Amino acid sequence: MKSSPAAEPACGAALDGPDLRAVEGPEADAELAEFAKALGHPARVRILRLLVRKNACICGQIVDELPLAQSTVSQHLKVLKESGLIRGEVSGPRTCYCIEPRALRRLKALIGSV
Amino acid sequence: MKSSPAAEPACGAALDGPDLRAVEGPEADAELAEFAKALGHPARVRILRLLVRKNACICGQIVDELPLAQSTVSQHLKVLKESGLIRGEVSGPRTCYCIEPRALRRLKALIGSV
DNA sequence: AGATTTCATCGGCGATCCACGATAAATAAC
DNA sequence: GTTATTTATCGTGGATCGCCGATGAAATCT
Repeated sequence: MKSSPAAEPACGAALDGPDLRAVEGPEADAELAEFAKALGHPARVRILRLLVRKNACICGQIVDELPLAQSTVSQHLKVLKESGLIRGEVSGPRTCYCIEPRALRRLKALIGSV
Repeated sequence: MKSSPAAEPACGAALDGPDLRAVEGPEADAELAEFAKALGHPARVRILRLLVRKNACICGQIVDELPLAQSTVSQHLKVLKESGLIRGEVSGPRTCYCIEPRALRRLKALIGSV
């Protein structure tokens, strides 16, 4: 499989160099708290995992996977988007969501630092 | 330094083998969400870092480090304790808090799995 | 144009969070 | 026994969350 870094182009993940920001200090604490709050609900953890596995996902598919109303799922998606962990791209009447690999790596670095 | 696994006995961290629980699935999602919610506030991130650095800490010392009322800090400590990430041990009129390494490792494993 | 599909947003309800001061409980010190 | 110290808990107010149905906005289909 060569485990290619990105099987598909997904939505439009930005190209990325190494992360320069500090991993501790008040800034980093607030950043980590922000990420953590976004992950502080099982549905959002689930969504994030879905997006990691499938690389990209139409909103409707996500709604189908969760036992929640469409509006509720949309709210959760908004929270994740505002945290920077995912990105949403409108394409026609649909919206395609995908993870933001840079943010996810940043989260892991922050967690790794505590 | 030999980098001993535990420089001090700290509060009373339980001895621990490898973690057997699954790292994904509904169970794990709820577990991760629980941890994340506990870390979803800068003050709690700060407290966790304090405890990691100092290995153990009296409540009063933590209060001194934060720009919050004593009662508020006590609430945050309670949240962290209920999440399992830290442990508190009463010793005389004081309470000594320390991290629960097993839970912290578990959190890192869960984050690493997404 | 009109109808349909897809998603975001609004409004509302109950629950939870965050902050604080005040008070209680437990131990230590005198 | 009294007083001080240290921490937990209570009560409260304002903010935010989580959920839903209903509505709105935008593109597609017929």
